[in-house]
Amino acid sequence: MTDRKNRTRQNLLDSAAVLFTEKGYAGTSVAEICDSARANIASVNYHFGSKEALYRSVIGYTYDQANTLYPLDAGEKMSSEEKFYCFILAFLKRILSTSMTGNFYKLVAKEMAEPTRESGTLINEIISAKRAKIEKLIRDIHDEDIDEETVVRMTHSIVSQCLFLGLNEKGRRHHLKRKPVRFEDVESFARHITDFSLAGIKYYRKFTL
Amino acid sequence: MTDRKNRTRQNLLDSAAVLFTEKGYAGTSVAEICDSARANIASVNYHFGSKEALYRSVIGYTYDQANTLYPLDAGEKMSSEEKFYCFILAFLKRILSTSMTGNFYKLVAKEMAEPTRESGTLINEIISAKRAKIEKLIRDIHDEDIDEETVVRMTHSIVSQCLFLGLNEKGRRHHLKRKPVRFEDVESFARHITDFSLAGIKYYRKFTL
Amino acid sequence: MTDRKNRTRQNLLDSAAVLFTEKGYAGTSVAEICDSARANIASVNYHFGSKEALYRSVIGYTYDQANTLYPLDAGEKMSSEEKFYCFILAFLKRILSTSMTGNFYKLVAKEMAEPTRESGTLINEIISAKRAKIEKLIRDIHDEDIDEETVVRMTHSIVSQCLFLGLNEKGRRHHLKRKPVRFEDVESFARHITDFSLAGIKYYRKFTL
Amino acid sequence: MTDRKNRTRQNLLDSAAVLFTEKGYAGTSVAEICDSARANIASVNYHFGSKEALYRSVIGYTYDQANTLYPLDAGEKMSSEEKFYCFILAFLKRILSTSMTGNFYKLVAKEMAEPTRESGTLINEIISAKRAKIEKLIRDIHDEDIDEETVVRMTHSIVSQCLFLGLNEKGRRHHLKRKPVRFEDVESFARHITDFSLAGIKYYRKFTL
DNA sequence: TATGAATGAGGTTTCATTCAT
DNA sequence: GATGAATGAAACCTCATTCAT
Repeated sequence: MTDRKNRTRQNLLDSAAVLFTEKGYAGTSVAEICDSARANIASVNYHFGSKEALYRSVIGYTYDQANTLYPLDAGEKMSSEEKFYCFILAFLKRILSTSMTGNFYKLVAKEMAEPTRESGTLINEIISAKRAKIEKLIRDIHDEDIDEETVVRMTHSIVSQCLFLGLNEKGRRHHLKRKPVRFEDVESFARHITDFSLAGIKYYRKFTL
Repeated sequence: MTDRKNRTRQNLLDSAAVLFTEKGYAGTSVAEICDSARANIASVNYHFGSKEALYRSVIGYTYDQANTLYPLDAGEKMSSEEKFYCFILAFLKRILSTSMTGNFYKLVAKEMAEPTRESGTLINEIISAKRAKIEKLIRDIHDEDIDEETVVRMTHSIVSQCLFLGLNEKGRRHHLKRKPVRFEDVESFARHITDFSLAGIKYYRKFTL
Repeated sequence: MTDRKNRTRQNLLDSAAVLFTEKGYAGTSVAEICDSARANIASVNYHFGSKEALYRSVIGYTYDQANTLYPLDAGEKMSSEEKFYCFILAFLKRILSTSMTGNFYKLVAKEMAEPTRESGTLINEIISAKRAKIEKLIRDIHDEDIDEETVVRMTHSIVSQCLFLGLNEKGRRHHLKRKPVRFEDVESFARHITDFSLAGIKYYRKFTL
Repeated sequence: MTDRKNRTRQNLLDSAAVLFTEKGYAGTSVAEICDSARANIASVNYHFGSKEALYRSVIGYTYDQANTLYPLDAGEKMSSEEKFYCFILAFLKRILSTSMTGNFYKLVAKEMAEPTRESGTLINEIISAKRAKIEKLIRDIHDEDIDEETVVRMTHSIVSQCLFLGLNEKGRRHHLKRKPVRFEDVESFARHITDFSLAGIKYYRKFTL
């Protein structure tokens, strides 16, 4: 009984995660989600109360999945630069993952392109936490006093290189006629972003010396 | 005559540009656009044929405006690195511009997050052209043989740092509680992206030497 | 359960059958149908998907009713001429019936005057089957070799005398100020068409003898 | 000036005649007519006052054309049966004519299938006159006292064989997959209807003798 | 006089939600 | 507890007509 109930609920969550990721909140209808989940048209409201509430649940659900599958915390014994690489790698894995139903970071990218008031503050907090981590990594690598503004800008440079991949997948297929970056390339791509960005970070040392 | 004649059409274009940029295609209703343009609900279909066609017109219109206001071609006498800076600066000016009604590159970013079949191939072509320009600049700066794949990745790194600002403006306000990068900061931010990226580009020289 | 369940659907079908028959496809609005069925404006799309699909359903529904109420197949033991009369009588009963909600053959006549792409191939098939039956009756009565073209023309003469009554009912009221042929007259009118047409059919015998 | 004015008016009339004949009153839009006539969208109301009034003009215009091109009155010296044949022939020529822009009798058939209140009484009168002619021909041929009701029924049989061809052209193409009766066949088809119907008419003599 | 712009009414359809069982 | 039916609001679009020049 509870099993069945949860199955429908779970199907809705899975279908909605995929559809919201692909077509956005406004572009996805409740009927579509229910069809995809082989559930009754009334089931979204029954299980979640509203489309909005379902969306919020999807945000939380995909975030949990991302955390479970690709934990971001690196080992303690690494050097700063190794930690940086590990962080980028884990971040890219989350973004490029195809095994997750839906994809939290693609939803984040969408939210950045077009915020829905429905997403609430959850995404805010999560992104702020990530930025803080990157800022700390930058300071560790830089190893010198460095002004707040510069760190913010470098964080932007790094975050954008990563999150942009979240937008790109479909957009590229549509607009650029290029193969999107695929999960198989994740390590080599993480290597690129790490090297490219480390060079940039270190560049600023000159001036602050 | 022509002034009066196309007043409504122009108002619709201006209002739609702003609203599509702010709220996306699916999130903006024809009624909203007409209200904002103080035009009759039927006027979109009279002047453009459909909401889709209006959207396409907005894409073309904002692109023309961007080209007129901030031409991307730099002077010939500059060094490669100066040209790179000029390109980034002009690109950022377009992205951060608030004077344009609507903003082509914010629409591009939105399209990347959530393609509408309505945008057709126009955006494809424009973005491809921009990427080609950046690839050429990279090759000029690098000054050595460099493999295709590496150039593509560096182009990604540079494009993403720029275009991400298009997403960020509203997204930041919503999600990050930080002041967005403002047009006043454009030169200093272009400087940052230039320096950060040049360091990255040059980093690859080591290996190819 | 099923009774209640499909009440609205059935009401829509009944109302639509009457209205489409009276005013044609283009001349009938969904709102009108829903008003007449005391149903919500959205119910047509809920139950049938679209106005077009409702129209197709009405075609099928009225056809089924016609078949159920007035089967065309005559007894086996009759003479050819008796069979012919029985066929005409049943055909006229269908056309002149007022008890059916809507009337399949009036819709057929309308479709012939102004085809809607919506009717699809259903009407095609049904009419072809009826013509084939009449052609067979003609050959049985004629009892001699008779060329294809002549049979086709006689079939036209017979079919038109019958189906024309489908157009006439309202048209006559409007244009001719004459009482339409009524269901009460059906036997006597079938007698007329039979006699008139049998004379015509037999007339051709002279030449083929 | 007047020439130009009349040209637009005439173009509208021609285009409307064709479109109303093909697609019916409700199925034809004013914009469509103006496009087809290469005239301004406002020109229908300018020249005719309204779509309704244009329709009435089309009825009158196509009727005049039919009368001019194929006069119905046969020579005086003919026998009754020859007159009958001539009448049917001229009637069919009108119905099957493709040289007329639009076609009065196809509009009549449409009106019978689906009267528009716009057609007024003109069609009524015209059709009544035709029926009267046929009734007279029948009485001449029959040459005996014959009751009113029988004449009416025979008139129906004859009129329907003819006018049904007006419906059939498009309807057949759509629904019957048969070549419609073409203008080239008109004489042979008129011969068929004449012979078929004369046999029917004469059949009634037996009983009234 | 003739026309392109503009309009208001009404068309079909979509959609998230609620109802009744 | 779960569902198919039903709904009201609002979406996009069409259309005959009118307006302003």
